[in-house]
Amino acid sequence: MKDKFRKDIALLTAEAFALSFPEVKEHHSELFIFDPPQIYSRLETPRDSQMGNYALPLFELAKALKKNPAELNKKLAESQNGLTLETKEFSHLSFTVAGGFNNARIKTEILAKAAIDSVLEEEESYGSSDEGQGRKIVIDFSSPNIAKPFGIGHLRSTAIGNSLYRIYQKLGYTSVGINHLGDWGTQFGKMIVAYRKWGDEKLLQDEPVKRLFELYVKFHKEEEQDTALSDMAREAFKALEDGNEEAIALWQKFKDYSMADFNKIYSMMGVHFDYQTGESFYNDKMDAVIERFQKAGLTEISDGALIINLEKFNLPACLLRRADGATLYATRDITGVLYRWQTFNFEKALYVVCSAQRDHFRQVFKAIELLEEAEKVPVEKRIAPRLVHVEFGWIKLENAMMSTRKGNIIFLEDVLNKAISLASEKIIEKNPDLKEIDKTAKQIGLGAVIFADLSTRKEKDVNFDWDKVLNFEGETGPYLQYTHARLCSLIRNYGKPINSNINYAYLNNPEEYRVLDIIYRFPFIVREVADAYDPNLMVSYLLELAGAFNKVYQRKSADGKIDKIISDDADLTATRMALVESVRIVIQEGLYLLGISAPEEM
RNA sequence: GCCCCCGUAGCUCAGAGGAUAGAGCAGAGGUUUCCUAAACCUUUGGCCGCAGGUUCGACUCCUGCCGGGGGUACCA
Repeated sequence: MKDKFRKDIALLTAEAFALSFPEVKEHHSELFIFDPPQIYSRLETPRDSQMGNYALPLFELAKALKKNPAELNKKLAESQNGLTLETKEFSHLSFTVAGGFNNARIKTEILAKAAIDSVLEEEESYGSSDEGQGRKIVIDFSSPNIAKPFGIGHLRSTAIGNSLYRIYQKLGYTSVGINHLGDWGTQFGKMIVAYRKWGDEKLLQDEPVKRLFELYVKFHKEEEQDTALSDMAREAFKALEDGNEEAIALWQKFKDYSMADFNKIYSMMGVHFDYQTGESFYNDKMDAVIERFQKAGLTEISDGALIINLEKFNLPACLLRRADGATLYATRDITGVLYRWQTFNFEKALYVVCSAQRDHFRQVFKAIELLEEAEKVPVEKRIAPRLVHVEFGWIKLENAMMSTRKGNIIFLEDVLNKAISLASEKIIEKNPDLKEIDKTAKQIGLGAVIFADLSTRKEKDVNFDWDKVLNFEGETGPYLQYTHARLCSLIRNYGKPINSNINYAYLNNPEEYRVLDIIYRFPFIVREVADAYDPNLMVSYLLELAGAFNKVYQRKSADGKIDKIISDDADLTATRMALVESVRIVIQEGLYLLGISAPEEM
């Protein structure tokens, strides 16, 4: 029971019910209504904060007791309100009856004090916690493939992973970001063959990654006519794995060009990795792991390949070695899990990878689980329960799957640049005197793209839509940034220190109350994002907060004029400015947790 | 064939047992003697894919069907 108000309501409600229905307590003491933790978890958020901050549905209880819900509720509420008068600890609460919903409301001053005092005191660390105790969360994200351009398809993993990285840091964990680059595998056999056949050094001068990508597409086209190419590619990859010098030199060249491209994008987006260890990093570590599985008696030979049979678990067999002896990505991922455990002793390891790879990760996790069972690893030291596949849907293009092989792909760099130049145009149109136009345009353009990507629940497929990504109005990143900039502007105009002369009772209109309610919930939202592994919850939250504040900002008083935040009434203004600063901090911090910056002017 | 995900307003999406199903975009109308109009207000628009079932209560859970997508061992 972490939410203080919620806890108070649960305690009071249990007590009130026992007082008003002593006969029920005697015969049915097992009912949830007598147990504060159960009440706590049943409390809901009403549709409209005007109805209250918390709602307890009593239908089930009424049914169990064969009573009318509204009448039961009425008697309960009377008893609850009686207690709020008698007991000082509960004096900030009041209860109302709405049919079968028992609604609790927190007194404005108390809610305002709880929300604003915490934010002003903790500033950027509002919402943070020490629950992680420095334990490690390993996050595998972004993970593009070498020799292919960084497509829009990699944006989701990058944006979600980066956000979770920051969320876990905020909760007191040590985040470890790993870019598991796709720098190994049969595809490099293909690249090597394609380069030898059609490529040369001169070709790669201007835009090497795009040229390499064209070779890759060409290879797949030619492969359809000429199946000998597939065999050549397999052989070339085998040569690479066997350490053939020429093959390695080519591979290294592809890798260097790609990394230069990727790093440009990461630095633009402010994404940081602690390790950029790709698949090739595990080359010399796989033999020992394969041996471990063999020793544990988990492997068998099937059609010449070394496999772990997972039929019992309704999964396809997990291949450790192909018939020709080469390893596969499952081998590398399994090795990666064991290596990371040994290196980081993590609390959890997250794999932010699209849902098409669901079966793959089930196989990998199952393989680890079987190994630990076979080796009789003590339960508390097992890795398998700590592994999480954070899966997300595809990015589709005009409702068709994007396919790197077919060349049907949008380059992320093009999207970012387009968004930035559009942001720049908007600034020149709307605020031409702005000092740092380039820097701000970059923040806004990136904010728009990242926000658009995170604004769909992660498991759903998203259709890439230029108009949506390049839209700066409505539910968008720039809308939040604009709200933040306007808050900053208020603070500049006010020009006095905030957090003095505060009388919270001044915050007495419904629009302000709603903002207070939302600010108070921020720490719980941070927690929920971590539990669901979905930054989309933060997206919705911030839109709600910004919307609620914008209503305060443009609220009209009885005379039909805007009820301005900065007015002649010094005390009222001081109090409202405390609210302004609180909203500003929460929006800034919320955006940070999404990987988006909050400009002070735009 | 088998397994998994998705189907909500013209479009893009929230809601995932509870109150009258909500936002944004697009359409219509309005708000600024300027606390940044990238905003705000009003308004049009819904058999929540279809049919059963469970429940005090179902867009939400279960079953079947229809439609879209993905996976289904030597690609990742």
